[in-house]
Amino acid sequence: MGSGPTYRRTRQRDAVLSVLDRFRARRVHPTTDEVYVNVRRTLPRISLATVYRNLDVLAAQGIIQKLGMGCSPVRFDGDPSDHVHIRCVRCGRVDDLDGVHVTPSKDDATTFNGYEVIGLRAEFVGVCDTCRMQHAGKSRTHNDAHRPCSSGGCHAADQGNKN
Amino acid sequence: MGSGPTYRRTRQRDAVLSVLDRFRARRVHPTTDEVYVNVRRTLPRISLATVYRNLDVLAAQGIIQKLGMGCSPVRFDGDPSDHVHIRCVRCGRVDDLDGVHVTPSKDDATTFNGYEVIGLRAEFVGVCDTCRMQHAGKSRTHNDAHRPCSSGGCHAADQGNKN
DNA sequence: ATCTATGCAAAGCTTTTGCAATCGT
DNA sequence: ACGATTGCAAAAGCTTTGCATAGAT
Repeated sequence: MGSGPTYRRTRQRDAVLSVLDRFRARRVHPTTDEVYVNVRRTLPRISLATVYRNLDVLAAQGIIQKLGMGCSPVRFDGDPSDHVHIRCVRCGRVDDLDGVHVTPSKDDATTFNGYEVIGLRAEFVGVCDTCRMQHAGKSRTHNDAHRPCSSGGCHAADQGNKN
Repeated sequence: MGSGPTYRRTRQRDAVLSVLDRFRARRVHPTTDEVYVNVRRTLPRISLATVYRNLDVLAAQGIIQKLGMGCSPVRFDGDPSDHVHIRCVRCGRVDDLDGVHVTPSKDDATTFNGYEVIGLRAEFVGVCDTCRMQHAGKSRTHNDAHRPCSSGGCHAADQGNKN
């Protein structure tokens, strides 16, 4: 079928990947904007749109991973390998979860309900230590910008306080 | 801790839930806008903001489920029980997956990496029959409005066509 | 030469919010 | 009464797109 475009190597693409690699070393999963801010240090004239485009291209190539599961903003992982993440519902932070494996895996099925299976997206949700430390209750401090999951609980969230 | 507000019963809330129930019977997982359009048939003057607010309230109560995993727009499930979904990366459609269970489950862990675990969000991604039928290649027809997962593959997507 | 990539600005889409009025308990 | 809820309109946030130019192969 469609073989797609022939990707080219550009300074911008290299710079984006390089930033992703640096984040990867710290096991941090940045948002597009965080990547943008960092790339700017090398290429001050790069545009945000270019960062968006390059992150998508790199993800399409399987060189990096787009963590699209949570609510926006999307985050990326420089490590394309199959591993489980956990996301903080308060601040949006994402961490790797070592030693946790989910079954069935994306390879255990090729069709379901008429769907041709591509993969499984799984991540745990919780509250990170940093957020837990800051008054369990109100404040939503250390990263207020990224509202992780609207207001109402996402998915199989809390429940409990029926009334 | 905070016991939260005392929810009240309103015509709008009832109507939203009733629409969700109807979708549930068909095992369809609507977007906020689809709920809005439907509720309008009963309450023509209801506002979109009210629908957003009510869907969140109902999800916070655990009466319905907010499927926040995929990319926007968010979809809802009138069935609050814990079950696995599969989402079409082409059109965004979501279906229930009977008989599939994911382990570990959200109850298998209470802490990870300093996180206090709330739950696990897991869903398969694939291409639905409808989309597969329409030229495997280009068209993105039957529900073009909802761009499911940006352009680049989400998560552990395709891979393969490295170059 | 051809087709991909870039920058910029504008637009798009989903979702949230401020506020005054209204409704539920 | 008290506080939750509603409508409306505006704003916000993230992401995509059109277009002319520059760049890669």
